[in-house]
Amino acid sequence: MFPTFDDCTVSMNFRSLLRERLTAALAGLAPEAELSSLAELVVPSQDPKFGDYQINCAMALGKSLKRPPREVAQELVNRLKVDDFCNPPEIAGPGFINLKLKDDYLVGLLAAASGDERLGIAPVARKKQYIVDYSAPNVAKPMHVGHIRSSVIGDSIYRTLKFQGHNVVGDNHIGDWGTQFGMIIYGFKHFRDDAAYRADPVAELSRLYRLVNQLVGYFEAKEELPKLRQKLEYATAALAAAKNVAPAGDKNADKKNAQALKKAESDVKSATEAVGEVEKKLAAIDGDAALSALAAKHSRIGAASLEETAKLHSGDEENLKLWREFMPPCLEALEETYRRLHVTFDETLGESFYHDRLAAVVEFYEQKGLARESDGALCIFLPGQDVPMLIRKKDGAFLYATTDLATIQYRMERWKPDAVLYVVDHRQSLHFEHLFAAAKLAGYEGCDFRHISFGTVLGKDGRPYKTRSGDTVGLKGLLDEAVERAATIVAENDERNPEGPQLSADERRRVAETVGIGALKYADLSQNRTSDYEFSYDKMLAMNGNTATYMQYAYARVRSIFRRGGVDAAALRAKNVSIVLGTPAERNLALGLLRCEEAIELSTADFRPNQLTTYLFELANYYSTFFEQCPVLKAETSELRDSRLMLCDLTARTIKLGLSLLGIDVVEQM
RNA sequence: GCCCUCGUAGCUCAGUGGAUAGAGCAACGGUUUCCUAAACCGUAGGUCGUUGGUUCGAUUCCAAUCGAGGGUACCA
Repeated sequence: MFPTFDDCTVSMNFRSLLRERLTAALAGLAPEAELSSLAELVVPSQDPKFGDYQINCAMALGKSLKRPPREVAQELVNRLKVDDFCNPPEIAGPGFINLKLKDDYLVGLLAAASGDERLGIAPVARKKQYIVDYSAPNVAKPMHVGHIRSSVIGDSIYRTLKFQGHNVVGDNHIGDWGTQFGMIIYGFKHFRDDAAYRADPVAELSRLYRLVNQLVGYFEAKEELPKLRQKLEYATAALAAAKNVAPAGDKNADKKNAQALKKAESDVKSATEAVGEVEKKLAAIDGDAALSALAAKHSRIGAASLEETAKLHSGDEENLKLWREFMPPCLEALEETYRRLHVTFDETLGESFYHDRLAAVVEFYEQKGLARESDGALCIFLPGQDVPMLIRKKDGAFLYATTDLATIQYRMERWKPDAVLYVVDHRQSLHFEHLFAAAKLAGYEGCDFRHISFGTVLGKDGRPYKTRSGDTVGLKGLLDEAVERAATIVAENDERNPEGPQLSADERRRVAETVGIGALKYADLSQNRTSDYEFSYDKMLAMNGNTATYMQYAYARVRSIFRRGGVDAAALRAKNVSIVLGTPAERNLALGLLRCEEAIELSTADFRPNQLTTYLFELANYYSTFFEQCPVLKAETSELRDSRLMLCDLTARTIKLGLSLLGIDVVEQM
């Protein structure tokens, strides 16, 4: 009943299939060297009236062959063999070739997808070994809003690559060995509240960290303030001078003066802000008698904390014992958040894991002549970089660059990866430029090191997202708030149901958790990762627009049909139903379903999960339209009913699969 | 100073060198005896910061420029 397919045509990746056919058609017509770049010019059509796909290479080819593009297009069409799955191609405009896929071909693919666990999506032909480095919180500090993006984007990339059939190692490179631990140890030795520590060790350690950090910051601020004030003074003087410059009458000179004035103004502004910030830090301690007393007693706290870190690193028994005691509860606290977020790792190899390897790494670079001393520090000078990468401080301590080099060495030895992806915010791009260049110097040219950078989460004011008092927003509170708001919405909607409430209190809670967490993750993933984005609970939980909630709702509506109709999806799939694409709504949905593989491919091509969310949003839109226009349970005939049920089932499974690649769950009812 | 990122509708943001640049919100208008209206359909809204260049074709690539943000030697 379905057309039979040879190996080449059993593919829902229309774009790559069309590329193959186009390449064959181009052979002999275009120069060998240009074949692949010309074949790239197969793209989905933007407007349905131009068909499903279009071939755009006739214009370019016409130019190079010095022939009218429409004539070239006609010749291409004559040579192009696509009649097994496309309607006859049409030539339009200057030489566009428009293609429309045959309905019976789509129907055959849908049937095949329905019988497949992977919905017909083929694993990649060439498997690669990937390492994805993501999340990487500091163990000493509670996770905050800044950790969402790395965790969520990294996890999604991990899941998607894995689904494509690659070998992937997800590694959480936690900060468990740095100066923060020295602060905690110092705090524990001097300020601990034993009862609080017994009751909730993580909360107490976090309090100690914040306290020590505040005191250290206080003394730093005290030292900095005169310098900053002087800077402000200079800036103010420079501004006054710039204002006094008389118009030169010369266009270039005036422009220069105007620029100088602007620069002086912004210098004054930033200096004022810097002074204000430092004064605020000082006032917080000076205005508090208890804190002032502590500060007076611990005036060496900065240096002393560093000493505690150094002692830890050099194997001091007491500090090592404390470190071993602190780690498990801290890791468990992280785990709790990851469980809630559904973020997982294969490895959690933190900074401490590489401690023993640092000296050898430094030695390696030194002996190869790749690193040399400068101002007492050991530096790697890289071509084209005016700032060196420091791998050993003048006091002999190692830096995070050192750890990262050791990490590369370890990963190369253990996994021999084809690519290592670092999901880290864009502010560290210089560090990664250095790191990757240094890795190449060490001989790791074959590996594709990539900084998967992302932008900042902003508040409504366009500044990094903070609480009203200016503190960073804790991740746990963020999750709680999202779930709480979701709970309110779930309850409201359930109460409003004309047939009366459908959900038990327990079900409501579970739905709220899934919807709330999903909303938060999706809001992050649906942004182009490179840009900053404005955080908004209302937007992320909206029922309209590109949100997880909208997708989950589409899914729940499908499941509702099966529930109402008493239809067993598995039995339906086994039934050999013939799908009919009688209306545009049905055909659009069908084509959308079959584009999943393309969307996945697009999202891993440049590691941008938002390509996948865009696809899912389109798919859910097609479904909503279908849902409005095409009655399923009350279809005119039982054949049409089954056909539509098949489309519904495939929609639910595709949405579920797509969301799972984003690390987001679905609910049967909401 | 140098380096990086960004600038698209009133707002928040998508956009793969291709035809008439999209979505959501906000505004305006319509749809419910019908499987979840938490929905759907429609109208209006644009100098893709500016100026050049490359190209058959540029929001997309290159250069300059204006504006915003970030980074820039011993924190991570």
